[in-house]
Amino acid sequence: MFAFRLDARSGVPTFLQLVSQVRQAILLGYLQPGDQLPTVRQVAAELTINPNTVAKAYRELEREGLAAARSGQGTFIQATTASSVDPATYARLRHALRRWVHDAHAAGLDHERVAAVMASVLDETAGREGVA
Amino acid sequence: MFAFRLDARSGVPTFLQLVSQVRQAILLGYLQPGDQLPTVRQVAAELTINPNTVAKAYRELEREGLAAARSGQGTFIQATTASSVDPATYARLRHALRRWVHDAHAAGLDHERVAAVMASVLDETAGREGVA
Amino acid sequence: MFAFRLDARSGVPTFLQLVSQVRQAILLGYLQPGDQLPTVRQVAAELTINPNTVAKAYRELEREGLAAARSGQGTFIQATTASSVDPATYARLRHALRRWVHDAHAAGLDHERVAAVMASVLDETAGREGVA
Amino acid sequence: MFAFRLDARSGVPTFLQLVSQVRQAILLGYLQPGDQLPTVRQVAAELTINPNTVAKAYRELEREGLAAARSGQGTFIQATTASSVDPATYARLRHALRRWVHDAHAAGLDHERVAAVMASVLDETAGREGVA
DNA sequence: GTGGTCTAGACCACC
DNA sequence: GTGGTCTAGACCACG
Repeated sequence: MFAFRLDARSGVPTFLQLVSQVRQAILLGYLQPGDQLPTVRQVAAELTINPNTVAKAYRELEREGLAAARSGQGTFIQATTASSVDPATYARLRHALRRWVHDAHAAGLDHERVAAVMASVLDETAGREGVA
Repeated sequence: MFAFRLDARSGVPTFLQLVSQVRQAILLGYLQPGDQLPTVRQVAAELTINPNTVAKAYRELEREGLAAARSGQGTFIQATTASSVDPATYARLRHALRRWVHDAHAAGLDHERVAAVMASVLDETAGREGVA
Repeated sequence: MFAFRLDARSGVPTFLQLVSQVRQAILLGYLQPGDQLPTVRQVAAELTINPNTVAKAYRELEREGLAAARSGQGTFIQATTASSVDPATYARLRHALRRWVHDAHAAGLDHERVAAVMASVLDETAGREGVA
Repeated sequence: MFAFRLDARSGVPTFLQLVSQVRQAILLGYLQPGDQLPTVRQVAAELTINPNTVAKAYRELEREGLAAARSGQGTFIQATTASSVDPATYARLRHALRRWVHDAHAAGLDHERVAAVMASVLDETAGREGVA
């Protein structure tokens, strides 16, 4: 269905990590309008976190208009948030980026350094923190 | 000397943002062993945050062995396992990645989507550190 | 549960006194893995110090891997390299040392001098940790 | 003459460490009335600390009546602070305590644990922190 | 003037 | 209710 992952050491609030992952999956077209998110209880059980925390994340997604809860059925991705980018384009870009990462590793950069370069290039092109 | 930037909306604790930026700058070779970080008071004034918050970030860097405070003098980058990656290599990789970002923008991806693709490709190659 | 005590006159930072006492209790087997430390607020109330000071001590213990905070539950002793010294042995040694202290008092040494002798003998056997 | 040692990691203010060591040496009879302390500059050079810090420690010793500065000559232990405990008694007690430490080591206690037992027994006999 | 400690009190994340 | 973050501001140790 959709798998969440958590990084407890990142210092990022748990519920925000969940929200980000859904938002990102929507942006990349992995989650389509109408797709169902795992239930609060499923997520809570899988990640061994408090259901309230999951509920809070879903509430935030609703607030942003990205998802909608249907009482008694679950939470679903909203129609208004389509990706508008061609999946083939994504595939091409991902492929190219994977090659770049491969290059970087070949040049001796470890995962951390690769992330650092990505973050710094991202920062150049916009005023915001990307890969923190 | 060294410029910090903050993203208040990211939900990432301020002191962690500071820590990440120094860590990243060290990884990329922007900060070398012996370099002085701006003083606690300078950073606090520049970002209009509380000196304690900056101090906390610096303490964390010290804990990680990346920096060392010299009372009355300032805080300095430690001689750690240096970068060991050729600056020219970094330049080449950054250049290539910038071209990729340019491509992605040309294909219609906004900044958020670019970040999302980067994060997801990064996640493929290791189990950690997404765009959170 | 576990009782802290403070010596305001010692010049040792409050949070360090707390840290030392927990560390020492672990070494002596008084605190076992899984034991809960009193909550930040309890300690702060009992010693009439600021909760932040207690939190700082607990964070330091966490940093050393001796304790772990569970948000919303409390702070607990970690399963570390346990004491591995027989309680009976401790009892025997404590008993013998108490006799020595008694002797010293009988010989006219006050508490300060007793502490001074202990500290200097300790210093002989290792280059660190005196009565500072 | 008299050798100071510092433990930078202890968190105890430098000048207090110096004061304690002199106080302790007087208590144990190592420093006798009339004995000269090393000059501020000597100590500062030897420990590579700021002369002001040493001066502050000596000022504190003067304030406590333990030492007195003679302008242009140096700082000397005051007559009023004699030990009143027989050196032979000290020797005997030290010897016994060394045997106890030896025993403890033989029983498997490392230096830290030995210190911990000493500290806890000390604490029993008085309301103050000895070996912190 | 530097970093470090402590207090006081607000607010947040999580159980 | 728990711990965590941040602010504000005082005071100390050190150079």
